[in-house]
Amino acid sequence: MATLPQAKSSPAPAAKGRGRRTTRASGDDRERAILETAERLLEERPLSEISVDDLAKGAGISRPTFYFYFPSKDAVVLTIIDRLVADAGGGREEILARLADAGPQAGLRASLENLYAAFRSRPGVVRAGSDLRTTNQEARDLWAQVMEGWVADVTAVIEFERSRGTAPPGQPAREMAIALVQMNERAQYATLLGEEPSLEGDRVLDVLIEIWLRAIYGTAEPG
Amino acid sequence: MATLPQAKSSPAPAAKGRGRRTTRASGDDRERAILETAERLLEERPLSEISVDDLAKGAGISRPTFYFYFPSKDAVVLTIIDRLVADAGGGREEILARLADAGPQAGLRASLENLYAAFRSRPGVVRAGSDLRTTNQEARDLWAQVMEGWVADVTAVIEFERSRGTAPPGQPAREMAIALVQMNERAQYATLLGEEPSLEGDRVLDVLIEIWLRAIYGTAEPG
DNA sequence: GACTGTATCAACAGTGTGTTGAGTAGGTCA
DNA sequence: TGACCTACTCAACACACTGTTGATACAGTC
Repeated sequence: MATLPQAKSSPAPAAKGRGRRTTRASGDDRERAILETAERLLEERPLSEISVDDLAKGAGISRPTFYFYFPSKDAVVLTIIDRLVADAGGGREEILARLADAGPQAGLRASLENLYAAFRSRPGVVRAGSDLRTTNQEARDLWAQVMEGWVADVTAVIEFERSRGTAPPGQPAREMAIALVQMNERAQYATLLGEEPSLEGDRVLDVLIEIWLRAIYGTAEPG
Repeated sequence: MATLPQAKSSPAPAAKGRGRRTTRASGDDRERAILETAERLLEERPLSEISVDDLAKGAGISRPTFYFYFPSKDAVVLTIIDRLVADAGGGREEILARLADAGPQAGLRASLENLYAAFRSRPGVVRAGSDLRTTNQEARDLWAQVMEGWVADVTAVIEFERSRGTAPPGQPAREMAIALVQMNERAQYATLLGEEPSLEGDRVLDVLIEIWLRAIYGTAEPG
């Protein structure tokens, strides 16, 4: 992948006012207990139906004590999402390399599969993150940054393939990339949460990949 | 359009327990005032930052009186959305017909343009509808029904084009349709709300249409 | 002119959030 | 040892919001 322009790939920033107010102590256990309680409850019911008291009770502390560890319910979820996103973005560079080595078909599948796998195991957390975006600016910013990273990667791939002559020209690469990444976001989210209509879990990648390949490598000559 | 199988196209159902508890009276004004207040406020700030009291005040009544007209804040938004969706779906049959007459390129553009136009003027309402889906089952059902209608239409078009031989075979038509419709939903929503990254308002249709045409009519021979 | 249905709201009950202020318990250094 | 700091804890409070009750006013009938 030496030839493929490297997209800016900064790791998630160390969440500013998030975690505890001060640092260090045996209360690390409590903090972990809160996070674990949140993860567990989020697989049971949506964030809007989980109160700070639920999280506190689950961690064996009172509500005011909860506020010693986190400034709000949202902050807990953002901490969880930060980690999930870091996991999902982990293999990004190797993946990008594999994309060039293995060829577009296999490379694309590997990339999207990797991504999908990271979220599939915790649909509740994904839903919570999505919900948060509607009320929380920090959640929007975090997700925007993630999307931007993927868009940059895909843009680079499309431009590279076009410059090699393996992909035909068309709408600007970045714009194609934005639409394709958005399609994946929406389709995979719907599948994960079993929305109706949505693609079946074992079909979603096949379908998305066909659209990606046709959008990038195909030309349309409708007759 | 006689040859194109007609997708089930039921109009939005007459919202059950929504509107007023009982009927008729001069209080129609009040009901309208509440709806107008909601539409106005939603263009200013998100639903989560609008209280029942805001709506009541805006309509010149007290909070309990609000509950005489609507069972909840959500019900107001759902009423607004119902109408918006009815507007957007209005021209559906003519559009389908035009699609077959004008050919895929122009027909598709006309369809998507029509749809986009219906929502463009009230981004606040669109956002509210999207927000509602996270907490409100009725909102989810309503949107699912709308999506299902579009998916059915697009599926029919794809199958028709494939049977005519103008579109090549590929992944099942319905699955392609789902992914494409989801892409539009997400991309247009992002554009409408000015998310980052998103497509510019004057670019979104060009880009989406290219992807639709390539996905439906193109084949991918990467290499 | 008693009756019925529309329309209205003060006052209440309940559930959630985030804050205050008063503490306890352990370590550290004089 | 005891004064002192810092991590940690929570009962009680102050708010903001939702949804309900019960009383009331006011129209139109019959």
